[in-house]
Amino acid sequence: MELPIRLSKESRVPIYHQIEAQIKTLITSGHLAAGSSLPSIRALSKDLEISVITIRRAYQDLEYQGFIKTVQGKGTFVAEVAESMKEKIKVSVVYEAIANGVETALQHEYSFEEIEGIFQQILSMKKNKKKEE
Amino acid sequence: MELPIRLSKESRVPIYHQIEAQIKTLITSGHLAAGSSLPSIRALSKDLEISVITIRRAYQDLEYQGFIKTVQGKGTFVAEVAESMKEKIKVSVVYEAIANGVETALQHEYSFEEIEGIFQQILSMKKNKKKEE
DNA sequence: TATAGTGTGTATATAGATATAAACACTATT
DNA sequence: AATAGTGTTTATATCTATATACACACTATA
Repeated sequence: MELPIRLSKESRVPIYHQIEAQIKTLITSGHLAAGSSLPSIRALSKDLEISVITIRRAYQDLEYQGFIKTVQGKGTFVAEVAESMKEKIKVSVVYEAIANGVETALQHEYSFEEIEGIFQQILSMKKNKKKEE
Repeated sequence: MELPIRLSKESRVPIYHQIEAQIKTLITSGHLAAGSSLPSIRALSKDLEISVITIRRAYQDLEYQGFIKTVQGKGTFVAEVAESMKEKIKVSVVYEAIANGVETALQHEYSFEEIEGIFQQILSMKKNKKKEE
């Protein structure tokens, strides 16, 4: 299965960390069920045009954190993660991302009304995009 | 003058880049006027508890991008930047930050109503914080 | 007007994190 | 046993952050 992962080469966040975060999102959001197999490090490497080593680094970290299991010679699989844990991570990640946006706007001296306006603008744009699908 | 800069050691974004981004924000948001002097690299180094070299790296990058001017033996000063340019950068940074928050929520399968709810919750929290000041 | 002192930015060398390629080892299937 | 799939290990290059030593510019004062 091809994972919907988007990397930003311009970002200063390490690639292995971007991959980690996005796979974690796929698991906590329920897009990847426990037991299902992840792409091999070579397959994902080819798909994302990133070296095998970097993919492996991301998988290693995810395994250490308990999100996946790797078996030599067989492949890599999504681990069993308690639903409560998934929910906890999900909420904190989303909350933090939105709060960061608001905080950034405040630092740039935008008023609460202006922030609300920009937010609604972005939201309606996303709604339209979703309709097109 | 002491700059209101907050660094995150946990973040995967390089420190010099965090410093760059925040000083850029202070300039484009109007908190730092053209011609005013920035803290010396040693003063900022001591303030942020970061090595002199890393501060210098950030200042170098900002100078290359035209936001500041450094003069050996004298110090570092905010450069003249066209108001239109400041506005342009400001808008794109803020817009991107808020859009990122919305996008993250969508990736986690939150509905538009839920996203709106979280946003309002964060906004009202920030409003209360501002009142306290 | 020398000059010592303090403040400024600059250059070189080193340790750790990040990303890569190539060679190795295990597993399943033929 | 051969082979095509998987993950693993080793070695190398670049980026990030640091410490240390240096050179330049102003200011007070002898």
